[in-house]
Amino acid sequence: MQPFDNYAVAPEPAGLRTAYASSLNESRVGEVVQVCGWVNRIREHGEHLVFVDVRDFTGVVQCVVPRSENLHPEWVVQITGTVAERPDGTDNAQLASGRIELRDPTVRVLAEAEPIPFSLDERVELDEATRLRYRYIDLRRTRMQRNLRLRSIVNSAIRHSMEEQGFVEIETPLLWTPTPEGAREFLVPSRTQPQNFYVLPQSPQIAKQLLMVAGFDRYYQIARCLRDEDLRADRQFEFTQLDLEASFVTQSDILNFISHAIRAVVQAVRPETTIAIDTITWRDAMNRYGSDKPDRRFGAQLHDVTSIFSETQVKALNAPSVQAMIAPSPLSRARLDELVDRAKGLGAKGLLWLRVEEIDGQLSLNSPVSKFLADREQQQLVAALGAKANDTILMVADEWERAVTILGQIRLGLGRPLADQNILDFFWVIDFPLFEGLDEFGTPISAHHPFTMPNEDDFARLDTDPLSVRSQSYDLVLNGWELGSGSIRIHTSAIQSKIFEVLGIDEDTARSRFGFLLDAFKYGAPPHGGFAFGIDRLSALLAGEENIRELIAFPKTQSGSDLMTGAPKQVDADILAQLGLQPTARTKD
RNA sequence: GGACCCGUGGUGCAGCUCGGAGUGCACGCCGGCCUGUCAAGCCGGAGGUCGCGGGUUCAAAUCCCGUCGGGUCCGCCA
Repeated sequence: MQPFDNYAVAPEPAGLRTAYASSLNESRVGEVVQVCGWVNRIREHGEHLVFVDVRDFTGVVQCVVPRSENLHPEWVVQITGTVAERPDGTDNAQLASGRIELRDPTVRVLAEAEPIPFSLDERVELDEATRLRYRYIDLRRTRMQRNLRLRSIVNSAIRHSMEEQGFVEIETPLLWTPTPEGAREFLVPSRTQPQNFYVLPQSPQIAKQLLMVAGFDRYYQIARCLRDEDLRADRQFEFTQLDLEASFVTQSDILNFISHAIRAVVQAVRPETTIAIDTITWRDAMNRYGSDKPDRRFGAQLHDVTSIFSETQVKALNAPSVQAMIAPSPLSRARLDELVDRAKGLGAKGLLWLRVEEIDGQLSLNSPVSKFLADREQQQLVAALGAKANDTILMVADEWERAVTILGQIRLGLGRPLADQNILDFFWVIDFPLFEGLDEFGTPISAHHPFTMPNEDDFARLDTDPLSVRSQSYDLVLNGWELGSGSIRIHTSAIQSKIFEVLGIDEDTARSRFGFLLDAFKYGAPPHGGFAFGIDRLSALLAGEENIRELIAFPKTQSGSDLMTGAPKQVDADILAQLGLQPTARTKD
């Protein structure tokens, strides 16, 4: 096995070839070799000198062929030729095979090809719709070859790490039972039991907990998950997770398992990089960055300045919470107006901006509201933020979570373009709230899922102050993307019943939704917990891509279409009839 | 459900603000020339429903309305 650039690893040549393009170099001069691949480029210099570059997944090799050969780009060929050193001064340092070429070749055309619909040249930025329509051609490009091979190495490193740590790989069903909590599920009609449905699992969550009850102790799976929710740059209908669960462990053990796997992955694809995986609390993340998955590669942290404005004359600052930050880059007046609109679009009442100016050695604030700001407020604000001349201060006033979240979004929009692409900033976010808020009836809503174990120190507040209860759950974040999350699970029926009660899920409902899980827990459930992280996202960030579609061979568009196959498509009425289904007008939600 | 951006020969763009003949650039394709190129070079040629529909106008790629497709984001994603 020979490794090349772009994460390609060539096996021993076999079949129609005796060598790969990039494995040919001056050490093999004189050998007669057979290479196979696609005609990458043809350079004709007249009757006696024609260069043909043959491409395989390792790279290209130059062949000097007689002009009589009728060849075109992307034809599939087998070339038998003698490895020869190039004449002095004609080496190509950009190619692994750039010091040699194949001479006196025999060319066998294995398949002709029509002109391809777009260039494979890396420098041409293509419309994504065109790429997706001809994905099999797009995948020939170096970028996609590299990305998918990187992903393969990521998978491999994860498997090695899991096996090293004693995890057993077990597959769980793709045809599962509906679980009304959480993401919208894809339905699969049953033919043998008309009017009944399976669902495609949004994750193997419950299955893996049952494997703990079964005593497998440490389970993992590189699992496909399916969620019928709107797509984004970092979200497809189907995505792949490293899913794991372990018994008789605590939160810190789970974090160690995952950290081990993450380190193995980084070691495999970026051996020159060492990473630290530190930990911050959810509240800290929210206070400092206004996000539970902050991008910490740039500063511009948030500051709570509520107390400075407790007696302010500025009505806009009369709110439970006032948050401020220094913009990470200078902002024009037009840009500030845009930001105000954006903040309003995010639900803010407004966005206050103040420019720090230096007049006669004194810092003062220039802003639409400066004349309403007391000198004391101005001085304290400048001091609290450590503001300097020419800084722009941005402020949002509202209820705490809304204020930090909106300012956090503004921060991200301003700072992300400045972030260093080479940094890998992994960290854990811990101590999430168990509930993320109250529904319209005042009932708490699960932040993670209803099997998440509360923090034992907060148990007493489940009834009195449920929103303050922390959970034993944790997220892994990389460069501002949520890679994954996990938790310690509830394994006793007493606690589970208590949580269902707080969530307003009565016993009948619980039984109908999760009866099989609750039954299983009666027969001896070990304490257990687990985690899952998205391999599409991890691979994308390691590949320097901003979109997981670049790490997926055949992705869907934002509207859920496959532009190559045309899916989703209508099916014949008799197929629907077999399933006991009939078309009807869609009800809008 | 909502906001914004994009759609012009096979590909990538410009043209649109301020309406005047499908105008231009680069790549690719076809033909010719060319003995050391590697994004080869030079000469010539073919190739268009300006996404689609409607409107305004003497006249629409250009202005207006609608619609379809692609993208980014909000909602949504336990």
